[in-house]
Amino acid sequence: MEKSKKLSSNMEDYLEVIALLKREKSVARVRDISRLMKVKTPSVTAALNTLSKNGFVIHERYGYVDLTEDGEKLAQSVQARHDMLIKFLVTVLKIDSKIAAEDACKMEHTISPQTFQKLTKFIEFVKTCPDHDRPDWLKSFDHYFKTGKRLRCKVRQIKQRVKQ
Amino acid sequence: MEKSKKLSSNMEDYLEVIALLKREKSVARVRDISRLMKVKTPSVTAALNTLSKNGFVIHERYGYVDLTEDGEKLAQSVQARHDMLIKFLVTVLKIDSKIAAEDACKMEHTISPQTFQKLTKFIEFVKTCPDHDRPDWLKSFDHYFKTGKRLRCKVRQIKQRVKQ
DNA sequence: TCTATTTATTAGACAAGCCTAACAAACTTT
DNA sequence: AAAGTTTGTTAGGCTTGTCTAATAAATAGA
Repeated sequence: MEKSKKLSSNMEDYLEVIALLKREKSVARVRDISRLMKVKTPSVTAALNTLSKNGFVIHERYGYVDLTEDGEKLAQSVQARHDMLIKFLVTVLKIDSKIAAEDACKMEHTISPQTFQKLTKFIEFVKTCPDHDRPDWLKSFDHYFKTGKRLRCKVRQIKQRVKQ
Repeated sequence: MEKSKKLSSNMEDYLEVIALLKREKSVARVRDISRLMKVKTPSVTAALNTLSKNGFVIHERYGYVDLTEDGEKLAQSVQARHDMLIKFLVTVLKIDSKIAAEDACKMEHTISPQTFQKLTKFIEFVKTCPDHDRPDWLKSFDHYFKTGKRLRCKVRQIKQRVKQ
């Protein structure tokens, strides 16, 4: 168990899957990891060796797999990026959820903290807008996307009406 | 020269750099590619072999490097994703341009066509808003991001004023 | 409890991409 | 045009992450 280093996308994926299994089935086993990751079991064994060498998992031969504190933390942060990206793609951009999931799975490994933070706030901003469902401007984007035509900004229309 | 296949992120990067060099300096040479990609020249030679085997570049020993039609097309599409991402990150989210560039370089290889299209339209939507600089709602996001506080939606404020 | 099945590990191969060292071709410069 | 410099290639090695085949441990069933 050495000092924690930066992990590759691949290794981050393993951590994510392990965390998911622990959450869903309370334990993570090589077989299940291999199924979720769509790799053969020897690849999992190899990955676990790397991960435990770097201090992210605890794994004794033929035993269950567990996350260290560092592993837990990293898995959570990847998961957070994943969830945020899905939410952004689905609720703001209205991307099909299947495609959104695929995009999120890749982007979660590359997005910068700054962009993560901005997007998080952006979603929050959209969600807390005092409108019924989506904010008006976002509805107006939906319309623009579908038709290519701009509705005149409501603000303007109203301002003009007020002036008259 | 075989049939065109899907390329790795790495190979897409090589194509991008080759296209850039052709544009800027009218020819692409191994040395320049190696400098821009921050790899040693033998890595470039190897990459060029792969790329030409897959029909994306034309390259004869000790000669200049050129893109095939497929190579050109792919390079352009990667470039388009890159530029769009930068624009989105910088103009919509106001991410620092250096970080935006880093994010874009990674995401350009993974983003789906659907998300690309949506974001493209989103930027267009923002840019064509009949406001001075950024649309009001986006300014209101800027404020929300900075202060954590929501300005009441202008639409609402005005509607209320109209009612009074 | 002892055998059969499932699960995990080891050993060894392979592909992608990178590297260094050594060599070869091509320019440059006088 | 010969010498030196720059540029490109080849050969061979390393790492990451995958695979298959063989083996070993653990579990389940009769």
